[in-house]
Amino acid sequence: MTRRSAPERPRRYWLFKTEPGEFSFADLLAAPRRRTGWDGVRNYQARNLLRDELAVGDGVLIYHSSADPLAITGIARVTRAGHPDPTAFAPDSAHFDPKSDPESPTWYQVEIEAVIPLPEPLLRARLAAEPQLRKMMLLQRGSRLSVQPVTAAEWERILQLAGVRADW
DNA sequence: GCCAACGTTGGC
DNA sequence: GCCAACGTTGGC
Repeated sequence: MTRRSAPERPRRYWLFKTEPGEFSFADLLAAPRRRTGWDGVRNYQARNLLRDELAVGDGVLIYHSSADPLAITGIARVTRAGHPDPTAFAPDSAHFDPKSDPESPTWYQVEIEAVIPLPEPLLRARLAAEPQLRKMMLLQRGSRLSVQPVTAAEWERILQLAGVRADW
């Protein structure tokens, strides 16, 4: 039987920032099915990436910001592509946005699933000391985007530094 | 706590 | 559309 396959899209890679007091990689591991909707993103550039660029199967580095230590703590993958963020319509949510119209949603999320925690947090300081990561967006001055693209070379180097196999 | 960098708001 | 004021992010 023939099957018309979608044009191949190479797997892409991303980094999600999160404050661990808000939601940590441990929280993702503890979530039902180790999955969560990555809700609460309220920045248009990050929204555009979530809505338009992330695809099922993409790799995600989970990074703890405003934390001690500042570090990548785990690997996740995208299990559902961009769809409206329900917390934008929930008056009880801290992320409620009264200006967002359910008929034309402003804010989007993806669903991710924990793949594996890093054996040890991979410290920002360690990343910053790595010549091959000098151009990584996370490490650029004033880099605030909470959903960032990661190149394949950066991804591979980071998993190597973390001592994690990339064959999932 | 500081403050640079960046994003958003809103008057004009 | 400009841009000053203000708010937030986030490393240090």
